[in-house]
Amino acid sequence: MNKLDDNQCCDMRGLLGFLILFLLSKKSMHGQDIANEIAKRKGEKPSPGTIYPALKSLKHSGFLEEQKEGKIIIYTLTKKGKKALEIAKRKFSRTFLGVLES
Amino acid sequence: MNKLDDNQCCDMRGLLGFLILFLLSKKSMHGQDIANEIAKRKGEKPSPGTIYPALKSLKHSGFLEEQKEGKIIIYTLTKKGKKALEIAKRKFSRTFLGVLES
DNA sequence: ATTTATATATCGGGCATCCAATATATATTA
DNA sequence: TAATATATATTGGATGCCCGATATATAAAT
Repeated sequence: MNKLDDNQCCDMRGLLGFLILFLLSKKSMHGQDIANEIAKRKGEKPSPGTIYPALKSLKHSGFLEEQKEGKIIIYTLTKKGKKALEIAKRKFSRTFLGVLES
Repeated sequence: MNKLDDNQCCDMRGLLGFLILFLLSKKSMHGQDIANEIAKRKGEKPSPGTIYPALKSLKHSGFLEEQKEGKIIIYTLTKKGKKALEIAKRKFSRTFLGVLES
């Protein structure tokens, strides 16, 4: 993966934790739901090796909490996670100011 | 720096090549100019260890060309670089659709 | 009971983004 | 001439983003 489409474009990896926080701010989801939402946006579904360590890290930071329901684990933003997302959005906006309108 | 502001926010690293392509689409610049433009957006100036390998990689991909003027090297987008930026912008827009308006 | 489908989780390896440290080069100032 | 300022470049190390491979678990279908 990250094939760079045969050098048609620069590397677009990154900001995965941010994207996950944003997606979870819209609704709580389990791991593969999140992966499917990302697939819709990027055209490729991130592998378990990508998703689960990222979720683990976000949970460790206190931004997410888990709720086991049968065999799946639903992830929800904590209060701290919501704050982190707002801070992240401001940073994102400043960093990429003007990109979308150009 | 990527200090994470004492855990207030997730990791916001990434997309450096994309950001450089975008900044150079507005005007040609030398390395430290680019670093200063990024500093304005991120609040921290990327170090030479960050900027120069990234520029080198983009040049190697054919997205940039250099022009030496005295002691500085001015970087300019190639035609290929401009195309790459357009592709990257579309990917960026789809990936982060809705983030700025939320 | 076995097979299939789906979900969760980890690990090794590759690569980009970063910093800090180090080195070299050019131009200006003292 | 030496000191200072600025620019370019590389390297080692840390960390995150990724994949592919592997393993385990749960639930449904056969």
